[in-house]
Amino acid sequence: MEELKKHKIFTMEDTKRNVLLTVAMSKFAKNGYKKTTTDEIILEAEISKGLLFHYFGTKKNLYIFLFRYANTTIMQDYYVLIDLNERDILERLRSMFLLKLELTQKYPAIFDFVTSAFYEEDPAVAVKVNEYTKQWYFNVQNKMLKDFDSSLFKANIDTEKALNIFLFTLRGYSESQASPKYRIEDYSKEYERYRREIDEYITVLRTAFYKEA
Amino acid sequence: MEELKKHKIFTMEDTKRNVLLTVAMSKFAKNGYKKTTTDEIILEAEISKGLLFHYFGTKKNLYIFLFRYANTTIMQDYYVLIDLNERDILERLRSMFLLKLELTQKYPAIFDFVTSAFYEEDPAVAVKVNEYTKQWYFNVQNKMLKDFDSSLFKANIDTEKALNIFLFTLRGYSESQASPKYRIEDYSKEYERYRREIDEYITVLRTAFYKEA
Amino acid sequence: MEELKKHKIFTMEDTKRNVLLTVAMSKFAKNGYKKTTTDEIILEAEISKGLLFHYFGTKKNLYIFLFRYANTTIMQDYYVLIDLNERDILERLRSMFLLKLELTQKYPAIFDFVTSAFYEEDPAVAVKVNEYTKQWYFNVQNKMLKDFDSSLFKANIDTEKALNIFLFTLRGYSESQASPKYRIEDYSKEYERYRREIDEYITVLRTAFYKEA
Amino acid sequence: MEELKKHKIFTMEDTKRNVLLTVAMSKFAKNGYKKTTTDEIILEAEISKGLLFHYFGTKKNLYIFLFRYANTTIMQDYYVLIDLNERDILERLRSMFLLKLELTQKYPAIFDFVTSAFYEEDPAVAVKVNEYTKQWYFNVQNKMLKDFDSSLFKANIDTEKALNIFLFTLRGYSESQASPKYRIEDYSKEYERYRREIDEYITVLRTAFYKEA
DNA sequence: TATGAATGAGAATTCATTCAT
DNA sequence: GATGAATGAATTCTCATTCAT
Repeated sequence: MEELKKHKIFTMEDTKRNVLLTVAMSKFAKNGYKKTTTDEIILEAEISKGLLFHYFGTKKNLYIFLFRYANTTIMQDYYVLIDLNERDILERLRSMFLLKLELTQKYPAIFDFVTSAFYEEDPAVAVKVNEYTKQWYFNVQNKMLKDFDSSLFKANIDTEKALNIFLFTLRGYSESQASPKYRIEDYSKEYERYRREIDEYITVLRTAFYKEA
Repeated sequence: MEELKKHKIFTMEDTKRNVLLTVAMSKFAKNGYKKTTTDEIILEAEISKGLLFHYFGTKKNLYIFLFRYANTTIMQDYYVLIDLNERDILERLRSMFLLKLELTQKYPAIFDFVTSAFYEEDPAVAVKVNEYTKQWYFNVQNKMLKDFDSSLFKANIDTEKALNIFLFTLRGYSESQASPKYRIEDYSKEYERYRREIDEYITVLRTAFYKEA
Repeated sequence: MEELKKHKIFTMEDTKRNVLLTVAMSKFAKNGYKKTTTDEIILEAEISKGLLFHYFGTKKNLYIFLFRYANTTIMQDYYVLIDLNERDILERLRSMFLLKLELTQKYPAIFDFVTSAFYEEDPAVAVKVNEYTKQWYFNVQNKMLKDFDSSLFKANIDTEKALNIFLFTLRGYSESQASPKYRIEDYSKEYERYRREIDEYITVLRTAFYKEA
Repeated sequence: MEELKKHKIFTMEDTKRNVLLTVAMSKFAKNGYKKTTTDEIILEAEISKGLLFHYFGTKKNLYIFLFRYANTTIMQDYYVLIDLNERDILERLRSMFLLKLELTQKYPAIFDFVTSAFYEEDPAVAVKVNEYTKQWYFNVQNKMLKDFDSSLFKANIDTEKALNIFLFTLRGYSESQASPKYRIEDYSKEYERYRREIDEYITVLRTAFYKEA
C-alpha cells in the first residue's frame, strides 16, 4: 500500500490530481475500459495528452493504478473501521454495510469504479483486477468474517452456510439498489430508505437464524 | 417473439446459421461488445465480411439480435417448463435452478452470453439490453414467483423479504460458482457437487424460514 | 523465395502494387525506416491507410517484406545471370559489377533501398535485415567466388587476399560513385564513365596481380 | 575549429560534460539520430531535460555539435600525428590505420559515432554531416595523400588508381572487421590479429604494385 | 544555471462499414 | 446471395521543445 504513494502522480498538485483521478474513475465506471478514451479523460480533467502519458505511460497502467488506488482508499477509510470485537456476526455485517453506504456518499466514483472493474471483461486489465480481487476476498473471508459467536444460532443450523446466506442477501440487496444497471445518481435521497431496508433484512435473518432472545 | 423468426438470418441454412450465432455469442461473452471484432466472428464462423453485414447491417444489430434470440430460446426451453402448480416456493426455486443448471450444460454459450450482456457497460447496447431486462424481471417477479403457499413460513417472518433472501442466496451461490470471474470450464465434472450444495442451501433455508414439519 | 509470392499483396492489381512497392522503397531509401511515415507512402501511392495495414499489418512487416522482395528480385534478375564458367575471376567480377550497374538503371529504387537497408540502424528492422544479409554473404562467398583459375596469378601472391583486394576495390569504387551520400540521380548520364573507370581499375589490378600475358 | 571551444557547453564542469557527450555519442551511434530520444540521453547522463536544451537548443544542434567535436578531436589526436615525411605511401597508410586502431581503443564512442553519422540518412542532419565530410575528404586527399614517392611503383602502373586501391583495401578490411554490423565489442582481444592482417595486406599490395626491392 | 512538469503536433494501428463484382 | 478489398475516422502513444520556478 505504501509503494502506491510513491507513484509519480503524487507529485502532481492535490486538487489537479483529485480532479484527474475522479474524472478517470467516473468515465471508466460508466463506459468500461475499452470504450473510455484518453481524450475524454484529458478533456474533462483539463490536462494535456502528453501529461497523462507522462504519469501513467499507458491507458492500461492508468486503469490498474486507479483500481489499486481505489481499493487502498476503501481499505483505509472503510475496512479499518470495522469492529472485529463485535461477536454478533449479523451486527458486524450490518455495520459493515452501513459503513459502505456512507463511503458511497463520500466517494461515489470510487465504488462505481471498483464495482465496474469487478465485472470488466477486457483481457488487458481483467487479469490484474482478478489478482487483486483474490487477495481481497482472502482478507474478507479471513479477517472480517472470523471469530463470530456461533452460539447465537439455532441449534440445527449449518452456521457456515448461514453466513453465506447473510452475505448473499446483503450483497444481493445492495446490488439491486446500486448496481450499474439501476444506478441512483443521488444516493443521499435514498439513504434513509436504504438504511431502513437493510435493518429489515437483518431483522428477518435474525428471526430466522438466531435463537429467540 | 414471433417477429424474431422473421429475421433475414433464418433464410440462412440451419447449420451455417447455428455456427455463426454460437461463435458470435461465445466471442461476445468472452470479450464484451467493444472488444469483440467482426473479423474474429467471420473468421471462426467461416463466412464473409459482406455476408455478416448483409444479414445484420451493424455490429450493434447483431448483438441486440443475439440477446433477444438467446432470451427467447431460454424462455422456450426453460421457463415454460417450470411447474407453477408447485406451491412450495423453495421447491419451485429449487427446480428452477436445477433446470437452469441443465440448460447451462446444453447451451453454455447462451447463458454465458446473456450473463455477460447483463453486465455489459457499452452504451451502444446497454440501453437496449436494459429494456429487455426490465421486461424479463417483470415476468419473473410476476409469473414465476407468484401464488406460493405462505402458510409454510414461520409466523413472524416477512414472506416477501424471505423470498428475496431465497433469490439472493441461490443467485449468490450460483454466481460464486459460475461467474465470469471463476468460470468452471467443464460443468459436468462439477455437476453433482453443485446439485448437492444447492440442496444443502435449500435445507438450511427451509429449517430457518419454514415451520417445523 | 516462392513463399514470398503467396503474400497477400500479390492479390493486388499489378500496376497498383508496383506503384505501392516502388513508392515505399524510394521513401525508405531516402529517409530511413523511422523517419518514413506511412502517411507519405499512402499519399504518394494513392491508397488508403487501412489498405496498407490490411496488406502488411505493421510498418515493420512492410519494411521486411520489401527487403526480402528486393533481394529476391535482385537474385533472380542478377545473380542467376553470372557466368560461373568464367574461370578468370577478374573477368567474372567485372561482369558482375557491370550487371549490377545495368540493374541499377532498371530498378533504381530497389538498389537504393537494399543499400540503405544494409546501413539501417533502427533495431526494429536491423536484426531481420542482418539475418538475411548473412545468408546472402554466404551465397556470394561460396558460389560466386569459387573455382577460379589461380594459375593466372603471379607466383608469390596470396590469392585469397588478392581476391579480397579485388572485392574491396570494386565495392570501394562503386560506393564512391553511388553511395547514398553522393547519389547520382540519373545514372544513365554517368553510365559510360563508370563503365570505363571500372575497366581501368580491372586493368590496373590485372597488371599488378596477374602474370604477364 | 577554435570557435567550437567557445561553445556554451565548455562552461560545464569537465567530468559532467564528458559523461554527457560520451553518452550522447554512444546512443546516437547505436540507434541513429531519429530513434535516439533526448530522454535516453538525460537519463543516462543524469542531467535534466532543461539543461540539455539550455546548452544545445535543439536535438539537431546537439548532433551537429557532437559531429564537429568528434571530428575535431580525431583531427587533433590523430591526423596531426601522421608523418608526412614518410614518402613510401604504403608505409604512411599503414601508420595511419594503426594509429586509427589505437584511437579506436581510446575513444570507441567517437569512432562509432562518426562512422554512424557518415551513414546517417535523416535529412535533418545528413546535409550538415555531408558539408563537413566533403571538407574532410578534401583534407585527406590533399594533405595526407600528397607527395609520396611514385618511383617505388612498377613502371606500367597508374599510381593514382593504385593509391585508391590501397585506400579501398584498407577501408574494406577495416569495415569488414569493425563495421556497425559485425562490431567487435572488445577490440583489445582482436588487436594483434588485426595488426597482423593489415600487415599481410600491405605485403600483398607491396608485392603487386611496387618494384622488386 | 538547473529543474522537470506540461504541451500538442504527429505517428502507428484498428475496425466497423461500404460497395463493386 | 456472397465476397473481400477498400475506406478513413478514431484511438493510443511518442517526444522535441517550452517555461515557470
